Amino acid sequence: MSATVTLMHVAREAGVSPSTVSRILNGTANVTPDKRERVEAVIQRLNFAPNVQAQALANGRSFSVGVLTQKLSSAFYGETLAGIEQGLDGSPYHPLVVSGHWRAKQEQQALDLLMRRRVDALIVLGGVIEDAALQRVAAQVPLVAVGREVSGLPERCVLIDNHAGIRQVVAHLAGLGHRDIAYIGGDECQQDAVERREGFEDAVREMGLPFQPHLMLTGNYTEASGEQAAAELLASDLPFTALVCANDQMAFGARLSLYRRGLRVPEDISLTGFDDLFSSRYTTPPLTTVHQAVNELGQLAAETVLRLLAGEHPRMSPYVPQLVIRESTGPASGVPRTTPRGAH
Amino acid sequence: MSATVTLMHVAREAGVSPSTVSRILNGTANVTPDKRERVEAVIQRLNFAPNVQAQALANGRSFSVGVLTQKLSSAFYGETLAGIEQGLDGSPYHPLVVSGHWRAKQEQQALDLLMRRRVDALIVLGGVIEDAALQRVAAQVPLVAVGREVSGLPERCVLIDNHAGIRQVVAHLAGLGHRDIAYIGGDECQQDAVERREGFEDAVREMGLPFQPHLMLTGNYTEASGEQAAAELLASDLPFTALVCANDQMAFGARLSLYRRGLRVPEDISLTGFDDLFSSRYTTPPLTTVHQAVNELGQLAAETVLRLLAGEHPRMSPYVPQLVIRESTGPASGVPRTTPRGAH
DNA sequence: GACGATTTTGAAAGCGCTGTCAAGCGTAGG
DNA sequence: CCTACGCTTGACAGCGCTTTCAAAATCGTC
Repeated sequence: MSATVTLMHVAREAGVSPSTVSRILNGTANVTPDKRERVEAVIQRLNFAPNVQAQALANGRSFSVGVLTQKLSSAFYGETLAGIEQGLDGSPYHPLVVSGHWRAKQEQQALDLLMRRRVDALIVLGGVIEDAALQRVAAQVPLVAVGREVSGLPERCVLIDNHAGIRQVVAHLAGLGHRDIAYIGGDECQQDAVERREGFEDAVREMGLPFQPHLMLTGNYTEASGEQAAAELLASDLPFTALVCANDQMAFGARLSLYRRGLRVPEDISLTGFDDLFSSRYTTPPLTTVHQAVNELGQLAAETVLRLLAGEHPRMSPYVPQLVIRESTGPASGVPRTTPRGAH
Repeated sequence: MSATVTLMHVAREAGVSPSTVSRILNGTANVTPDKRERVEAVIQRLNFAPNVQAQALANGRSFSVGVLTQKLSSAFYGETLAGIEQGLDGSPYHPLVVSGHWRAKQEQQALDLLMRRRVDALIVLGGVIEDAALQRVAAQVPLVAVGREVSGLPERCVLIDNHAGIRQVVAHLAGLGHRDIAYIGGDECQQDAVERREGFEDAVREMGLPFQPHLMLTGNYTEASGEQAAAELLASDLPFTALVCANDQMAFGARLSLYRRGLRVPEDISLTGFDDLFSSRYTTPPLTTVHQAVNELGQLAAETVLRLLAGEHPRMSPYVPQLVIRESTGPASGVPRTTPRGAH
């Protein structure tokens, strides 16, 4: 592996001082055109690329923004990451992504890593780590949180108004004549799972529908858990005409359980999700769900971080997601789920 | 923002030299227990975290592995990334992910960035950049490519045997009695799209099925393109009983087109994909597809990189994907797609 | 042509850490 | 008691870059 070429080599080769090369690289000061040309030619010829670590060390900024995500393979956070990358594009900053897997300990390790890498700022996506840990970090670098609240840093958090999102779902279903609505929630160690469930309960009451706790099950936001919860619900033989899932993935799972039982969507059962993952547009039938502009939220987070780094004091405000009505919801059938057309 | 604490501070506070602190940090040499304890206490108290950039500069290794991916939001690469992260876990190395968006120019920029960050090794996932560019980089750092060939670096590439994958699909369908099989391919600027199409054509001939070019369309690996291609196919009124898609996402799109036309899967049309995305298990009906162990491939890539860094000379071999038969394929219906049950 | 005001340039001192080298210490053997 | 050897430790010179500071070069003006 060829020895790396340094700024020093370039300087010597071009017959100027290192300082001059540095100045040309960063546009820090004027340089006479002929020297500039000479240096640039040498840079080309030697294929010189400045060592970012050295730059970081010398001027105290690493030009990287740490991103604490949870799962790289998650469609949800993946889209947010893409948004962040996009939002940072054009700036000199680059994202440094680490995942915490929804484990406080791993999240802490990830944060430590990012701090050791001396990131200039931090974006936190969800997570279960205590606020205190984040506050500690926020004392060192500008921090923006998406989809989670950090006490003490209200203006640095984009919250999703889960309450409002679920209310729209319930209102939509109520409008279609549904009265017996089942619910599959997420694991309540995640804040949004709590909010969505509470939102559901509140909305049901507000709309004057019967509140039926026995129609409410809990999954863990995965397809498999949605499938299982739906299976239990169906096995219980309790009547319901609509099934609200706390996220799209569980709705996908539930969809499969319905299919296995030979139940049609939306004719027999109306089904809804939450998140509006990209693939929700392509389920059979396309899923009615609550749209979160995840990509845009990522961009917003990135832009906010850039503004913080520029010394501004932007404040973020909660985001109200929007119901997207597709084809998985329809008018309530007369008799709730009476005669399955025979299990598949 | 509090001033960052350096190794120097720790040394002074503990009454030892910087060298000693460094030695304790890296376990480079013996240190008497009492000093070690004193230093460790100070590190704790001051919450000292070594500056990775400085370490990198001083000893010439950044302990980061550059990963050139294409789209952060892609389910396919997301899973591979997760595998890489997993494979690197436990080692002192960390991934540094940049995406190229299937554009040669952006991929080049991404590579430049990674080189400037002085990554110790590189993993390339797919991409359309010329081999020459990768060879150039490979001259500087160990490189591993997944899902793409790099001429001159045969042992550094895990190739997917797309040919074999598609053959399994066609054989499966032929075994079910299908003779008129339609095909939706990917954009042939991607190598695997070419291989899959060729694999399809070869397999059709081998199985003694009629080769029908008019049943072969091209999409771009997105759901939307699959949807559209399938719509065209159906509108053409050419008879076929099975639809093979070059990837799962297009199969999802095609599924929607079929649904809109009121065609049942698999009763009216058998449908297959390629990739076995996680969500393929949850489509209605679950999709028969070709499984690629993407996560495992990511892990494999990471492990190979670690071995390269350790000075070994591992060689990678092509990966043969496996057909996963689920419920979207069934026996060929007597008359190919005659009476749609009425468009939805 | 000379003088001061500007601009361009280079020397040198770090940034925070590692690794070499030699000094300092303790121990064992003669 | 002295020498030889092994181990721990600190001083110091970088790693590749930026940035300050002052010297050198350039310009404009009288």
